[in-house]
Amino acid sequence: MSTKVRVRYAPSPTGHLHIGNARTAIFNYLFARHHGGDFIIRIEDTDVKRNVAGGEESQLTYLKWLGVDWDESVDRQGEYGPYRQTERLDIYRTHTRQLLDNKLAYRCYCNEEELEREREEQSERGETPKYSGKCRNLNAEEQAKLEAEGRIPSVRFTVPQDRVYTFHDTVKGDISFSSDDFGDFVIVKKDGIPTYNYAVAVDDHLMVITHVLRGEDHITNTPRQLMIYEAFGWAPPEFGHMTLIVNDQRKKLSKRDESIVQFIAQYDDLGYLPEALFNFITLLGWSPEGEEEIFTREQLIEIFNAHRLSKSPAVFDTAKLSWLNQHYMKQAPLERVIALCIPHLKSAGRLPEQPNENEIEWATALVTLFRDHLRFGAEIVTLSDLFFQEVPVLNDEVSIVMAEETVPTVLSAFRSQIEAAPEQEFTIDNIKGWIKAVQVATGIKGKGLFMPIRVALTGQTHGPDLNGTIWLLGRERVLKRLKQ
RNA sequence: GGCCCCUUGGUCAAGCGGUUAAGACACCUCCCUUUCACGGAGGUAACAGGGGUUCGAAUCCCCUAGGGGUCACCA
Repeated sequence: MSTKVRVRYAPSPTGHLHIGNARTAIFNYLFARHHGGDFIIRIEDTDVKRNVAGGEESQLTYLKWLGVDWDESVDRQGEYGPYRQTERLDIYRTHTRQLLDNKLAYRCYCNEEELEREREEQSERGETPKYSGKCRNLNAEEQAKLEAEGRIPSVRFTVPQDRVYTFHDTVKGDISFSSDDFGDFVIVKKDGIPTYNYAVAVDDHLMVITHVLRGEDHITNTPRQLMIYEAFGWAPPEFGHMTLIVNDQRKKLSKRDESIVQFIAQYDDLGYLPEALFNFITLLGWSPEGEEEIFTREQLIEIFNAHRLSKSPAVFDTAKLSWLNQHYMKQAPLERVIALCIPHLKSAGRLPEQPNENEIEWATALVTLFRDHLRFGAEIVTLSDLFFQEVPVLNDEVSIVMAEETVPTVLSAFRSQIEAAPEQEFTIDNIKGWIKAVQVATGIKGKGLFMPIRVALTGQTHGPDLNGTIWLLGRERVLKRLKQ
């Protein structure tokens, strides 16, 4: 009988859910669901200083928003809890004692300054900084003396010498490291809290994690974790290291990088659809078989295969995300698109906080007009600028259109049509008829007919359906702009 | 710098010894549309370089170059 697949996503609650973390979570989720296994979320909060209030909640909130659900976590207890590392301190303590007793770890009394100096000296000599092992063979007497000086120890893992650690990476194939490239690393900090590499190995084993899918930046952590598994006599899980998502400079996405929207919360704010984002993230460093790229969550669960994870980094392509989101928006019911746009119309001051029936009707007409242009909700604001700018923008393209000698003829004929009809007859159908009448009267049709009107009213050569635009602009504004 | 990983069009990518080297985004053209979009049909564009192995290499091996990751009592 094969063991049940159990995978985890292990965020540190240091901020909002980031696009890279979301991808790690999604791939682990898809892997678990595809294999009918469990998906666990473990909170890695061992860096107490960096934890931020609300970080944990935000992670879970936006995972849910994306459509990811889990079997065990802080809000959904399973039999392997607790799921917050700072609540597992006793567990680590027991294990550390075992390591210490077996001489597989030792107390280190070096302080920060001493270690810093050591690293500097090594760098100056052109060596790779690595702990010297100074405290490795301290006897009880020496330790007592250092403690009497008031020194507080950390615990270091005794790295075996002259060993090669090899593992088969699901994504990259066989990878080996020489143990001699690693110094004895700290597993328990002076404050008694374990470090990442140690806590991860202990927890992954105790939580019966079978597969670890994580970012490539963790490759060099793997041998350290392997050493810990070995020290305890545990069988390690399978590892797979996914490529990083990079910016257009091909650098690892930095959270300070302003050029790309990186937090899931921001996409929610901008009026993106979660299923579009889910689908898009899935295509970042992974590809399905065949030519189709648009999939529902259920379909992705069905077809996900970790062996199709890419080996080379993926540039975050904002244009493709826009296209995909637009695709999903075109399929979404109109009410949903309107709901995505309304908050932005409000914050732009184009709709009151408590709109009345007429204002809702107006907003509905506006969104309907731009339905096929919208790439995400917030875009309704820039797209609808033409209804709010008093003076239409002029550029070269526009000037060329307006230089045609038939332009004044068309515009004045159109104006006469509108002026001849009272306010209540200003409807989309009538507007259509008036334009037709201008065509009949002047003999001008097509581009020569529509473009001058469009440009005179919007200042742009591109835009939504003209009849609807004119109607939304309203009789008064149309007449005013035609006079200019 | 040491160690590790990566390298197919502008971008994402398929390909896993024999293909006219898919597809998607972007871009361009045309069609539809009395304008604009949407939609549809086409098009431009790639195996980093050099050695091998092989009848045959984008695919296997080696070297070079370039890029990235990592070298914390951060995760």
